[in-house]
Amino acid sequence: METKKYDYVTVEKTWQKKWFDAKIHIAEKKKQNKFFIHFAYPGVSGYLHVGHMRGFTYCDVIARYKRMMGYDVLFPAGFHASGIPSVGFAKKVERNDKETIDLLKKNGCTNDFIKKLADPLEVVKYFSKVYVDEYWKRFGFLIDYTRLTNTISAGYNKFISWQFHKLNDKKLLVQKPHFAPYCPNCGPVAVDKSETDVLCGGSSEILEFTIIKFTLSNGTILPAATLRPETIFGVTNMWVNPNVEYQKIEVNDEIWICSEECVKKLSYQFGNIKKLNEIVPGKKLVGKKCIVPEINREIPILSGVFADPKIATGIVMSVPAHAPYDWIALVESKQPIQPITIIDVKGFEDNPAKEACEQLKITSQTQIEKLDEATDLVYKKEFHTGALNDNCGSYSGIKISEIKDTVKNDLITENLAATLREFSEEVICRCKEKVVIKNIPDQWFIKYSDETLTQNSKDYAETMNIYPQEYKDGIPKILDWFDDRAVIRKGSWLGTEFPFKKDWIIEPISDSTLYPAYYIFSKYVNEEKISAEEMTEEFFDYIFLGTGTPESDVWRQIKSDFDYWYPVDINLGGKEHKTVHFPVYIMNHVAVMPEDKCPRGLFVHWWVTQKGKEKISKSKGGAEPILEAATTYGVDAMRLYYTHVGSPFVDIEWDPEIVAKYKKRIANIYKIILELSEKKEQTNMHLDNWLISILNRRIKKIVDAFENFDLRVVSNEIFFECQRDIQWYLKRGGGDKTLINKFVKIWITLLTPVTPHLAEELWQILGKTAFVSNEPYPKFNSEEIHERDEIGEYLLSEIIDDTSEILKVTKISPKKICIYVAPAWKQDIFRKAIELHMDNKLDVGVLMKQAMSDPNLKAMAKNVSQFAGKLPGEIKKLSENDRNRYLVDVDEKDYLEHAKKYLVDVFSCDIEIVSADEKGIYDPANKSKFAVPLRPALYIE
RNA sequence: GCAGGGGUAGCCAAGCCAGGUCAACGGCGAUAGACUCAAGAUCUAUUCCUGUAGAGGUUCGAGCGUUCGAAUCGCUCCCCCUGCACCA
Repeated sequence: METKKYDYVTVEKTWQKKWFDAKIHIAEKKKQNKFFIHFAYPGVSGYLHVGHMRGFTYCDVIARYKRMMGYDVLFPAGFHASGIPSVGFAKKVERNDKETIDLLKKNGCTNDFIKKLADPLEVVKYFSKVYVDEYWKRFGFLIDYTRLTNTISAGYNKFISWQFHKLNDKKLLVQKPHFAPYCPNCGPVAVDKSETDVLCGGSSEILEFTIIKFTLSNGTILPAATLRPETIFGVTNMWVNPNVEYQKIEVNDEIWICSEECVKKLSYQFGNIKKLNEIVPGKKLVGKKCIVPEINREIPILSGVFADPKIATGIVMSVPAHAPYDWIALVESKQPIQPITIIDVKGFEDNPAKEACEQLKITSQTQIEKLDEATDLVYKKEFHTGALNDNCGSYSGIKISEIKDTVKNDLITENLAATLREFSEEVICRCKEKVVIKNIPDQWFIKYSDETLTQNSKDYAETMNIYPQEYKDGIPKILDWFDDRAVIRKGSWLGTEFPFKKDWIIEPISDSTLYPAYYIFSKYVNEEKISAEEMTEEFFDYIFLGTGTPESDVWRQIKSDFDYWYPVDINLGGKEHKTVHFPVYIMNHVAVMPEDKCPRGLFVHWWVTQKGKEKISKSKGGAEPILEAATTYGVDAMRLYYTHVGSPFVDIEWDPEIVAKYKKRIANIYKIILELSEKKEQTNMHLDNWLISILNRRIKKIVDAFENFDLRVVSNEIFFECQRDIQWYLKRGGGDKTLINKFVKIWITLLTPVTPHLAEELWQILGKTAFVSNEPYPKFNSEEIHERDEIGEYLLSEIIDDTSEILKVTKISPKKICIYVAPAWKQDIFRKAIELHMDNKLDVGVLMKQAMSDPNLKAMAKNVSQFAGKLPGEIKKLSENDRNRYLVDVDEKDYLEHAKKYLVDVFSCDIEIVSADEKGIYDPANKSKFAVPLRPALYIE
């Protein structure tokens, strides 16, 4: 009979409908044994790609496993709608961005519908539906869909508002100045690599220049910007661009001269800047002198065309001994100025800049690449091994790596310097305006630097289950490093209004810290059992903190739900959350929630990348859409792919060919299982014992791996090793119908969490009517372990390996194979040796003494001593597993006799099995003496 | 700069924390064979080098070292990658 082909499309659809109709995905309180797992909910940013499904899949696999292990599982999900993404998406629709419109059309949106998506709220609504229907349900995730929610709903807003009141009560909200990217037209913008807000410059960094106030003879300030304030002691001259028209401005009662571009920057960062409408041409400054602050040295102002008005103040101080650019410029200016060396550093004589230029053969300012290299070289060396020398007054002798901030802070304290922040490269807003850095004098922060909070969080994290271990080990450092975070922003983005400042919105990281708690409420909100208005401060206090009195039965029900399900057992998220979301997740719980309601575990998974290790991104065009992939490969194949292709803790590269292979494997397993039920009846006690025994070993390994969330080991055992076992069993001639049925039943149950659709289909074919998804997961049964038969099969496979090896090397076509099993006395003495070794008493002398006390052994003392002589060395090399194997009493000859038929089949020749010490055996090559336990001697002819 | 991750055979990728079961799981690719009219799928064998008896040699970025024994531990070096804050 021809086996039916696996029709994954129908199978997936059928079973998903059945599961959801039967509501097996809904979390219920039944067993007094709960497991709460959720993934870091996705931001609503548009269509997702196959990379996103990795973590979601892990979550479902774990949730399904836990369900089968007898837990009430709560696996909810929601949408992070706060922040920019959905606003950004709506803007793209609004401005008719072609790529976006095409994409929407491709996904079946009509023109009329697309128009609606110019509203961010519609974007959230639309994509929430897409994520649920086309991704999560399509993958068979048993998410409790009655609890879906998002972060811009009225109830959620109340929840966040409560959280911020609590933070404020605990004095964890503070106000202080903050510098942030800002577009003069659009307000605050996000500068990040994905460039949602900006046209270019997304990977720009904010540099902190120190402006040092040099003074002209009339007291006017010539502000020079530097990243190395400690080099002030080595300044020999200033560079001013003769082609630039500088501006005169008033800054806090001081008169400054700087470039036009700088004036703008200062006005955003300093506040009280007054333009004096007086232009100072650069060439008029050239030739004048100015005073270096702090050391009061007079230096000349020289012409330097490279002083870029766009960078910092447009005025540069020159340190020719330590800056290769300055050195070359000075050489080319032909001015009789002596460099001043201020840093002693290994590997350089008295002028590092000069020496680096010579080393790299730099002779002109135009050799920019080489100059950058030289600069890098000098800076690195000086930073790591350099120290200020006697030219630096009270700072002399201090290492550069330690002095940087000190000099800067001292100068600022004395009002001789200021800080100017600037992007490392130009950033342009989507509106084409240049993005600046703006000072927000009274920004609100969550005080993550709070020592008590940090310490408590570290202590708490220590008690959590965090995967992988390397991440857990790093958490204390991350928490220490995690600084205060600005939490509000005024601009066009979604979120909860900050309760202490009207019109300002809480930023998205800060409104996603306690959110799994909201899944407890969302069910009641969705069922309209409670309204946002009823969710008062007292309400949340009652639920979370147990204070106050309930005002209704719904309050009591919700409280009982919260107490049942909380805390979260696993929060699962991608590695991008390591230093952002997870730290605040822990810290806010620790700050606000009672300790027994703080999260129990974190699971961090790595990414799916494109070829060349790039993170998959839509803009790079490499992402395979989820629906397309699901249709091409089937979701079980993808689920298996995610769990098996690599450890959860490494990036995996999306490769359609590999996924296709997993698809074939699914079909193959389907075929194998169907064929198994058609086998002819044939019993073989040894072999049957082996199969049930090895199956139990697999179960143990699988369950152990599951408990550690080691999903790769899980799927490798289930989908590869189990298949290998049953194939070996069949090949060896196994065919016990009852046993095969048992194996199949267990195998299907084992594979359910990873490939549930396949499992249900097979389960039904076996004639079962209930869902295999609701079956208990197989348990290890020590009574079904048969060590002797395991060892027997091991012995057999070793013999086959050895024989094949000999045949390969000698190129003999065998007519007869003689197997000489080790004599009983060798087994005895082997076992004695191992026992001695375990007592740590093994040496040849002791072993011989024991052996000789046995009259049977004494009779053949010569052979015994020869054999025993080599034993200690060999036994030491054995692993514990091997050693244990020798301790089991197996009748090798008997076992092999039972397997003789198989050996004859494999090698197509006569097989003779004898004991090596039998009298009169056929042994022309005198091989039999080499027989040792579990390693019979062989002779082939 | 600060913090973190990594370099394993043709490729992907386990192993490393707890040294010996490691010539190194598994997959892909390749080669040969079986099945097939054929293709695909599936199965079987081989896939670092040498070898007419189950062996030996050389490997896990490089180099030292610890050890009876190192892919695994320590030190030094080289190379790649990620995050660093208002993007989630």
